[in-house]
Amino acid sequence: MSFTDWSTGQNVGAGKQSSMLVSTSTIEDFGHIPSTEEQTRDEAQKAVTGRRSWKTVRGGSGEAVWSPQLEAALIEGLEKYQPESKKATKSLGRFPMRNRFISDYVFQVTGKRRTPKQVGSRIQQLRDTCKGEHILRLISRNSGSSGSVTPEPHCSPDPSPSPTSSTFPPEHATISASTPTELRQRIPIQLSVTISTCASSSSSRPPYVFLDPPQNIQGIRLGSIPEAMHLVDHRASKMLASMDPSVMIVSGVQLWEQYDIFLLEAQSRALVYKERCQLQPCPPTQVGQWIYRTALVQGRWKDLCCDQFPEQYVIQHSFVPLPSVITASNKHQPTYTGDEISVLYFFDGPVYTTPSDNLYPRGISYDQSSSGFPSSMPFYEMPPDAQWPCVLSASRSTDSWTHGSNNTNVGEQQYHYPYHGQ
DNA sequence: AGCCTACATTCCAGTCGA
DNA sequence: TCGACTGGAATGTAGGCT
Repeated sequence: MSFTDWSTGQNVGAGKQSSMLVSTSTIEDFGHIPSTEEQTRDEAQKAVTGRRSWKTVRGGSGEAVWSPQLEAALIEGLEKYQPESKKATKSLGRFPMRNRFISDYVFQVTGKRRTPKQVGSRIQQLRDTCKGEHILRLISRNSGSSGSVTPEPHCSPDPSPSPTSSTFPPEHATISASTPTELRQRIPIQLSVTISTCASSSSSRPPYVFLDPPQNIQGIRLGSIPEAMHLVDHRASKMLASMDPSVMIVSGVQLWEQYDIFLLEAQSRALVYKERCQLQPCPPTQVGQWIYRTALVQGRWKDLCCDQFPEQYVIQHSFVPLPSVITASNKHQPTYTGDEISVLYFFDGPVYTTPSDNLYPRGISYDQSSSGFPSSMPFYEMPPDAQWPCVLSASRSTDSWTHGSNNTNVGEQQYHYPYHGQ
């Protein structure tokens, strides 16, 4: 819902401000035992907002005034808010009807009413305490200067990116994760991946992208590609149409499960499309490793498949590492200190291949017979090390990881990605 | 006890429409 | 011109923490 949609809609009345007595609770007090996923989300939220505890609405419910869900809705509302008139925003530095818009947005999304005054109060608090640059930018942005393309979560596309956002690099959601031992760094790691159209593979696995700590730079590599791509006389898009457009991300640090996907013009790097997706966690094969499945670009994959020249586009994934908690068992492990990790997927020129649709299964269907995973969870075998790395270059030291007291810098790395079979 | 934190409340300056 | 309405800064409040 855009601000315009909302502002022209019916009855948005916030009503009288409710008086609300509060008490302070930690997240554990909310009346249920949070799942691992919820704990992860809460940790991420704490890292972003600086919040250490929640106040709860008094009256028996034990409900947090600004629970993670409500706060997520608030931030979404902030992202979606577009001032109708830029005059007030520019001259006053104010955002007309923003709090009310967010109030209604929160109500729409969560079913729970938070008054505009409460929204304003929370925004004020975020401004004071929040460490996340993305949120600070949303709070303090100039009208139309940023954030306008951020869509709904769960892979909801924004079909009309604003012209102001059509620059490269696009505005990333950044979280400043801080632990006592972390250094704050602002420049993201960037991996460049070429979706090679001339390599071959006989594997049936989805490709893997390794986000190993940069001191282990040689370990960053891409896996093989689904099999059954048949070399015939067609364009790349035909080949794309047969692929399961998913990638396995293997990371040495836990990632925030929300991540952004950008579709950019290869030459101008203008933003064509953006969506926010959820990483799908998969069982790791070793301690200290996180494996996720991602979509290459969900909302525009069909368009890419229909496009005669997919190589004119670049896909960018922006992952945000979670702040690592230093424990006795992991204190010697590397700790990511930057804001985000971006992976760029390039299509490597025109392709003249097409698959046989019935040779490559759509979606993921792998051998689960030898795994102990639940039946709903596909089995992902780790790829053999040998054939993968096709490192083209590694340059531009910009970011750092900490390993004890040692920092190792790393910059942009490029890899070839053999993206289809024979 | 004093400080910290998360939120509510109050106050003020600005816009807008009657 | 004036009152309704708004966002934002300042201030108040209550519970937790040290």
